[in-house]
Amino acid sequence: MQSKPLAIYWLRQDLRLTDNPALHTVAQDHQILPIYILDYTNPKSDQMGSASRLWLNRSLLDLDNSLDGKLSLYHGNPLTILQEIITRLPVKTVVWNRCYEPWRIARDKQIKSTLENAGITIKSFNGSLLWEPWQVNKTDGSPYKRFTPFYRKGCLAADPPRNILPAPAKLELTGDQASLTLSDLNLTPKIGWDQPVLKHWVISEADAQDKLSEFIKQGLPYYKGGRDLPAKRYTSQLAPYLHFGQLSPNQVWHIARQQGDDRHIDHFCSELGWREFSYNLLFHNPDLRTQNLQSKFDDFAWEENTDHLKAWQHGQTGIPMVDAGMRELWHTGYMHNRVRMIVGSFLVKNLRLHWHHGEQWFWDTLFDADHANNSASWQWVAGCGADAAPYFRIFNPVTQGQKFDGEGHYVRRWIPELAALPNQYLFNPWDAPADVLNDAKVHLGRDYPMPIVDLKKSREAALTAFANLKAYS
DNA sequence: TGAAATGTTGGGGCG
DNA sequence: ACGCCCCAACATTTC
Repeated sequence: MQSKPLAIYWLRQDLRLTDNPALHTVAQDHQILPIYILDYTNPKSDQMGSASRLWLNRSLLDLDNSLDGKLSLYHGNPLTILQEIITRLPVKTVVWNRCYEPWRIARDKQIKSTLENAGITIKSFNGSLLWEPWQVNKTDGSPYKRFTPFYRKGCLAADPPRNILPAPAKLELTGDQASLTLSDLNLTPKIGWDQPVLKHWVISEADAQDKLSEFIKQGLPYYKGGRDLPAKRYTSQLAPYLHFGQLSPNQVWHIARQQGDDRHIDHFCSELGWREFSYNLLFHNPDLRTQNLQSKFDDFAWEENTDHLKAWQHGQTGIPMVDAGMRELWHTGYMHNRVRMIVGSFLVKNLRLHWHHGEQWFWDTLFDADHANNSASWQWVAGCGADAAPYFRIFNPVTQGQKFDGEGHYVRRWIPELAALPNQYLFNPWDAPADVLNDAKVHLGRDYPMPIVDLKKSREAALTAFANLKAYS
């Protein structure tokens, strides 16, 4: 029997078998060597954070199971590694699903041309975006700068997203003796943070599917209003799976659309649209992570205050809603979306610390840390993005708590030391009369910090500071 | 995908 | 019956 030609399937951020265009293409008539390369050629600033490495570790474990233990692992420069494999094995074809970080686009381009010159066939596919970032443009060819027209005129009016592909019925897989072991990749942290945080997640392609089904049933029908309630589970929590590709956005989009046509479904789909918008911004602004989209922010006098930054990172600001969010992040690798806006606004506006600090902390601690989404969202919060929150939009963490966590379940879950306070003072314990604090066994400054800034004063100071930017625009 | 200040309206108590 | 005040509820404006 004639054996099939050998193809390398290079896995990157598409760690799944279902709806996988690259895999689907070679599955039929190739023998496949599935490989993952931990790339250290990427810029220092874009190296994976601790949470991402942890997620990747689990993902590769799961994937190797799905691939009958045939996933081969490497560590180093992808071009060198691919070239080395090709000298040893009769590889004719290399396939992958595209990544969209600027440095990856440049890297892959170079790999493609180098290997093609060596007589290898290279095929790349879109496995992680609903629309290619270079295809969604205004009629004059320039990129959109605002989300709403981007989504309505750019995305919804374009061809609908590709339909999903089934997992290959049968794969002819092969391994590589030179493969490293998973522990060689050294992806788990030295500190003991990983075990507790992992208890909140099952990390596999199958679990991504379960999460999706659960959300479609339990969350989607209530999404529009429910998504604002951090104590409840009406958000999808799919972001980390989407980042690593245990799910494709196409799978999510189509199943949501199949549920019918109402404001909840539309709203959820538009959130996938925000993801597309972030990737579009990154594609057209490769320095999104470091450069303010609005350059008038370049000279802004950010505060420098290590104590404040540490208090924010560790959930010790004395503002319950902020601290609850930051503790949720530390303990679960996740933070509810509404609370992300609250803690972001607090860091950038009330503490007036540079948004880079927030971007970096989220990058290190969020399981869904994603170059495009993280950068675009922090620029949004800081007000320096293309379609950003206006400078005067400053969240009041007390009002936000009362509005969206009225029962106080979320704050009590993450700040048990305040649990006995009545709802009336749960979000602003510094306003509570002495006897109320006594009854709740709360001694501010001992059991829970006094606020590190005065919300009213810091808000006014921020308004003044940010309003001054206008003069230079 | 704000918040706070300011403005407007309308109902009810009361002289 | 009427005007006046108070105030809550809602709307508008401003940062």
